[in-house]
Amino acid sequence: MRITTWTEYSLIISIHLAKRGRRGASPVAARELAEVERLPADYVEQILLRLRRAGIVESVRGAKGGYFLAREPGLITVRDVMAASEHQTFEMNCDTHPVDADRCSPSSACAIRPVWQGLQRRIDDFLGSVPLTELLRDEPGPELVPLTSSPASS
Amino acid sequence: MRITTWTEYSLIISIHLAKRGRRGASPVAARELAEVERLPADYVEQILLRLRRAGIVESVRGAKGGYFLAREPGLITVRDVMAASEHQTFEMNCDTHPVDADRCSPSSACAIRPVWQGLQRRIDDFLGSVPLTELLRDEPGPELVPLTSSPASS
DNA sequence: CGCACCCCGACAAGACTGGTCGGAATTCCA
DNA sequence: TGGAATTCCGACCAGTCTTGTCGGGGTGCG
Repeated sequence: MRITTWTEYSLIISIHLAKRGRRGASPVAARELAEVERLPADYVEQILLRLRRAGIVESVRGAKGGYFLAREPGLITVRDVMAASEHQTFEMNCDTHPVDADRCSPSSACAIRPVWQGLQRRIDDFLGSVPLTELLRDEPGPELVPLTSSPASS
Repeated sequence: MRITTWTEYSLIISIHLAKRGRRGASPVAARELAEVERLPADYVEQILLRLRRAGIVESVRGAKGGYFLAREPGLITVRDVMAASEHQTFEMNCDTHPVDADRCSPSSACAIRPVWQGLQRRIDDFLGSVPLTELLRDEPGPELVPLTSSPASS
């Protein structure tokens, strides 16, 4: 299980846009953003397309056009960005890659499904709790504080 | 982000073995297990191979041979099974698919890495908290109890 | 000895990832 | 009015991963 470059690049792009001014300031061209962040330009364009369709960023067409965040960075979470760039955060096998029609039908008593549901909830809760603002101060990031090893008792 | 059939089948297989007796009982042949669970036989064999190498199951060769769980089902977690079948639970991009040597070097101050580290910990904690025994009683599964929506404050 | 079974590497079709390309539409500016 | 800059968008493509299959070799029971 891993994060693809879709999400990784989307985050880099979103953070970049969060740093460059807000709505008022001039929009950032995809090309320029890609150069500064040293990412493949054409790919960045594709990604911005997805982010726009998901409502994470907005765009201005024509010369002097470009992109900017659609909302305040504090109101956009990593979960939002990931859900925009991939089609979801955590894909539920039972729905999209069912092992077996019988076994995976929502009515059947599958012993495994609750595990994936629980996992999905954990992932969404966590990613949904990290706003972009959390990523603007470079070093610390979200809770690398003590937090030794509580036994996952929720 | 999703779970592959490697893990899904591994769980089905592990649960099956947990239900069929323990060390004392006669081992279960891969072929038979595959038939009962309606999984592709050759594939099941591949998976059992991985599970054995990871120490989740043990095997008996020759006629009347087969597989059985290496440990008590209570001592094997979903995390163990997933780590055995895929090579890890959650792959850290920074290590295996670095965006950029500079950006992703462990010494550089990457704003994103802590998010993935936090996510990894959440995933491992949760999956590590679900033993196979939890999956033997079919219906309920792990905590589909109330648990409405605590704001991911760990 | 023969059968049942595990062991193991190679192969392969299809999907997904990580991009690239070419061109159309829109807007600014001289 | 005519570029030039820029977004918009679908098509394409190479490489990797997923999901298996196949064939043969080892091993032990009867």
